[in-house]
Amino acid sequence: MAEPDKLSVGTEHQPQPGGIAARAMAARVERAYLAGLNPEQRLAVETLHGPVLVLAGAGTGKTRVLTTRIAHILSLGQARPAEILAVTFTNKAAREMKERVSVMVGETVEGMPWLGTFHAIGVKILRRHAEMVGLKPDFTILDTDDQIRLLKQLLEADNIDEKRWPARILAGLIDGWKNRGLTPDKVPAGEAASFAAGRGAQLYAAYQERLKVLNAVDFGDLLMECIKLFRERGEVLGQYQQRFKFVLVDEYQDTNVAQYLWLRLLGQQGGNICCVGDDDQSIYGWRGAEVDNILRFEHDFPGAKIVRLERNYRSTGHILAAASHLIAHNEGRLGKTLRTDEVPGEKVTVTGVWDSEEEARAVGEEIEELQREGHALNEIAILVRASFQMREFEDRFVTLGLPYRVIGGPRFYERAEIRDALAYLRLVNSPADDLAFERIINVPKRGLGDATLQCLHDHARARRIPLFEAARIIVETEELKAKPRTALRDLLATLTRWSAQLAALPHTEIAEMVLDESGYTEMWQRDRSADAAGRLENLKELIRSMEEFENLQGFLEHIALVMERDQGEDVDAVSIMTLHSAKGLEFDTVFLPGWEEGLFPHQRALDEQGRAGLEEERRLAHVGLTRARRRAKIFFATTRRIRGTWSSTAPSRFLDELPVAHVEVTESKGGFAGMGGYGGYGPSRFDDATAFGSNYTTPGWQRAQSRRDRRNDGFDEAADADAAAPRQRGRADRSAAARGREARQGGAFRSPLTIEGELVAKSTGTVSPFGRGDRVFHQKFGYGEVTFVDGNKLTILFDKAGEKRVVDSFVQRA
DNA sequence: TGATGCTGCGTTTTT
DNA sequence: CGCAGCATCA
Repeated sequence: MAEPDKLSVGTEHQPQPGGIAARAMAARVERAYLAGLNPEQRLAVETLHGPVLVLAGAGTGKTRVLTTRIAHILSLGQARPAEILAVTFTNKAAREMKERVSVMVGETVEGMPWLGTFHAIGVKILRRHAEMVGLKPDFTILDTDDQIRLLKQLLEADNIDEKRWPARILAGLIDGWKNRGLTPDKVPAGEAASFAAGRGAQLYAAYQERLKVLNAVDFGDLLMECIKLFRERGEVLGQYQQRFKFVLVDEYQDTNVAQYLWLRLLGQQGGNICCVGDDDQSIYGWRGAEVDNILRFEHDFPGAKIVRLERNYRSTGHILAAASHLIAHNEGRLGKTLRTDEVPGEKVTVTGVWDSEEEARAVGEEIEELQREGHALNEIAILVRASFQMREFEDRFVTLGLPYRVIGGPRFYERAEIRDALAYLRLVNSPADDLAFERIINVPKRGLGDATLQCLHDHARARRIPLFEAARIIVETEELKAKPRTALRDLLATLTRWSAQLAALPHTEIAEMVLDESGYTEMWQRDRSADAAGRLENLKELIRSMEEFENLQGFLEHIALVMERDQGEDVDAVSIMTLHSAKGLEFDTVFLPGWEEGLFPHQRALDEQGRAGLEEERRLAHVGLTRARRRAKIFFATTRRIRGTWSSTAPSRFLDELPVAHVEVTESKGGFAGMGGYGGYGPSRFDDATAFGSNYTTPGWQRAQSRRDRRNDGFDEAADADAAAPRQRGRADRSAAARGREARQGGAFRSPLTIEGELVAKSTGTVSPFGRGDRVFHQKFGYGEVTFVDGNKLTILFDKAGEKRVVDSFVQRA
């Protein structure tokens, strides 16, 4: 094995690195990065040759091993950065790895061109050899929405009843086939028959053909077309096999069949492939991940070494014991025993509550208590099984004025406004982009509806020309009525004008011009719904992100894969997310609500996947618990409203699978009694209120910060940034002890009101600046009317969201 | 083209 | 029960 004896190893492969001094330095650097590793990690890092599977339990330093391994390869001179293929699933993971490697290796090493997501690397390869698979190098990448629209057209053309056979189901099937590496001719007959009376595979084939005509690929194709390329063009495959001296794979348990095939093709030759994963964290079976890939590793890569990382550096003893004991109930696993040197710490708590409302209240209470003890909200997370559970928490936190952020939801580039904007830009860049053309032809509304589009389609199809070309012709005829004809002519002229400017102006300016002159920005400016402001902000963000690219072309080539919305972690707030999106994260305190049969494990997982489903749910529970560093708090409700009707629920079987010695069953602090239930807390909290002085760590200050940041979107931040300093805290004029908490909240919230500028003076008083009948705007609920004022708490009847009680600093005048 | 009413559905999500 | 997506009507 390559012990730190790099001289002998190095001289073989490496171009002479320099004199003795350089080597001495390299040796010192190397010692530094290897020093902190435990023996297993070190083994995983230093076993460079041959296939290696690193079974890395939660919190055992998986990313560290991967990044150190790269650093090691580089510093031994075994490969140059461009000769290492390192794949991840998410852009985030790729980014983090890049950062950590560059920190370790030093800034002198140029970036690693082949470190990225499966898809990003797939695109890169595909663009180089596009012609070989029937594409042009500037092919577009379709998102799910485009995909479905395309399939809709195919179904229509085939006279298939779209209600019986929805396009999105077909899209799902095709995705699934691609995940499994199946081309249309390889789809099992039974499955192909299941859609549209046996026409499934035929539609899949038609779809692929259509994609080629449009010079487009979907996400699945990024891998499928690569595989096809590698299989058909041995010389191309050979070229890459030779290039990649080392292959590293993150989250191997999440790979699907296509990814596996892709990896095997690329990694076979050199055989230096290192996969890191944890079968106990495989939670994406439902979207094609094959746990089998990891279970079969030794078989697939003969001579593989397996390294287990079992030392957990994240969680305290009780938490780790609970998680380990729980996951031991799974049968289909390779098996690991996590251990820690940490103190036992706090036991995992299990709290029964009456319903979801009480659950949210109890969690809110505990968070406020943690907050009072000085814990940062950033270190607290609520992990739910299904996103509908989030609402209750959001409602409660809005009422409390407790800052939170929801992680997940639609991705940045999936948002309508971003896709619209991109469609405009795509069209300016290449007028033949029919999907883009269709998308924006009537956005904003210009009176070009279905009839016009139909007409364009007919012409385009008949003459086999793009819609844009068809439009040019039609505008010169009498076919369309005067109004749409003029509108269409205008649109064409504008598009042409923009395209003409492409060479002359910087691409960001083009983008601004396009969004402005198309009336698109204006459309959202006029929109009065709650999220319009956010959409405009997203558009700005889009243009900002364009600056990183050289030109429009370059931007468009990458954007579909790289765009991510940043989550603003600079604000101190509780995170709310699903268990799935929590994978890979960690928090001091983790709340795990909703541990009830039917919800968690989810009924559907049980019904549809049987024991495999149950095991995946259990892995999800394991993921949830292992996110916690110091506190894991589980809740279950006795009653839950499911689809409108209340039903009583049984505690999750997972609760019975927790080890009694490491769990503490607690009473709900919210209390079953409902309204009066704050009993024990009122007075002490009230007293505490005065303790919240004006230092910068108080909840109030943090909320002011969060408030300020949230507004940081083109209103008037400069003026009020300073004014948002903590001004006045807890008010002592509330006599009811039970109200103490609210009073404190109110006081804490006073300061952000200065944002309104003219309210600086008033804002220090106890009376809300809002009155009955005021029209207000709220970030989440949109527009509404104040119906009742109680100090700083407003009851507002929202136009869309109904009646809510909200702390006044969360709203502004409409 | 917008508004209204009806039907159907209701877990998790990256690229 | 509540919402989204669709169809139909004014």
